Amino acid sequence: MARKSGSNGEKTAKQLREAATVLFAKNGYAAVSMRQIAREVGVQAGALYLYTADKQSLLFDLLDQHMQDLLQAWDVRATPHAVTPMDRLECFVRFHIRFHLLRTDEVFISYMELRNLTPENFEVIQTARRAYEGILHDILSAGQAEGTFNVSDTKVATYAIIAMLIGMNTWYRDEGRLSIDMVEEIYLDLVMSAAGAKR
Amino acid sequence: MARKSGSNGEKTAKQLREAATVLFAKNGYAAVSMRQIAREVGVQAGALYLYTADKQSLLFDLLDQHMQDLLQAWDVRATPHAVTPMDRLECFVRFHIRFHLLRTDEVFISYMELRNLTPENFEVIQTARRAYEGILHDILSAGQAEGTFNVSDTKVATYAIIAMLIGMNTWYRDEGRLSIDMVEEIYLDLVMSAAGAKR
DNA sequence: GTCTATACGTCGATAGAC
DNA sequence: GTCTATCGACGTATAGAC
Repeated sequence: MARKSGSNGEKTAKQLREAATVLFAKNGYAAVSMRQIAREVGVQAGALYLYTADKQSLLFDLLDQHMQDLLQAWDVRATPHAVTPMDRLECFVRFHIRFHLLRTDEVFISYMELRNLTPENFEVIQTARRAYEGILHDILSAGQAEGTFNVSDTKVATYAIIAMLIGMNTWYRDEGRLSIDMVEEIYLDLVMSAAGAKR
Repeated sequence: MARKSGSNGEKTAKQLREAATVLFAKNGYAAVSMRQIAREVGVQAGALYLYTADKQSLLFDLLDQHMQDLLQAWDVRATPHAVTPMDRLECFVRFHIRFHLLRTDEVFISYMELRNLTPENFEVIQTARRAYEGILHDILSAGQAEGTFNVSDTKVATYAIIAMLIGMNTWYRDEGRLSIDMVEEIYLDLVMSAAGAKR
């Protein structure tokens, strides 16, 4: 597909998403202006409206894309349903950590900016989030049923484990004391213990 | 101390803090205007500046008060240093849950609005937060040293357990399936397991 | 202590030139 | 595809009347 000479649209669209992601993560949706984003992209504010209907759509698209990426990546990565709950839990934890540590900004926005979505947009993201929680809840329930795990409430355990894993994003730094590999092992231990896994 | 007739200062000051807490928690600091807060309080926007130097001070005072309340409440509640790490951990978890479920708005703001603090104000809150994390870290370290607990990294375990506990605030509802007492027991199990407590 | 009025900046979003 | 210019609304904060 030939590109018009002087046209820069695809590149600008990508830059817009990236600049918005970084700025929203750093300063918060409400505190970031379209002019700020435009400055980062290197265009004037008006030009942004060629790529997004409005500021709200910009936020929603970022969150929606992130959740779709997450669920799709899991579908690809998930081990076949035949394996044990223990193996599935290990797979989930490792997947979660790898995926989330590579997208710190997106994860941050996805948890901080939910309240800045319109009710309709919020519902869409909420549904995706519940689907993700459902993955973990299914694993815990299966393990609980067969006696591999031991938690007093699978729903609460699901929330607790997700919160624990998401919390990693608030302190992990690439240049810090721990490598991703080490973090993965540490959290795997914590999650397995919390789930009461008989290993 | 006699109150001037027509004067309403103390009441307004209190209403200001309460309205700001609710609105900041619901819509976010950046998205809430002084006019909105004033409307909630029942005064004009200009009158708020009798009680706060500016919007930033208002946010900081709320967070600072919350952290001071938290640390002071722990000092009162904390069991004497002689007891076992296991007992201390149980005490900490029960304390955390009770304290945090009674102040959902303050907790929410304290975690969501850190980035809207000026660097100087941020440092103050960060120090208080680290002090709170330090309480848990001390308990875990002590238990780890004497073999009661079993975690692969006490620092990460501290972060993970705090995240898990804080996460409770995002889903707990008074009118929900679980009573505070039940939540307390469920999280106690989860934390003890995560810490690898030999019970 | 609270009001009204307002200074002054910035916001999101659009119109029309190039 | 991007620019400049602009609209109308709203933001924080202050001044001065009562």
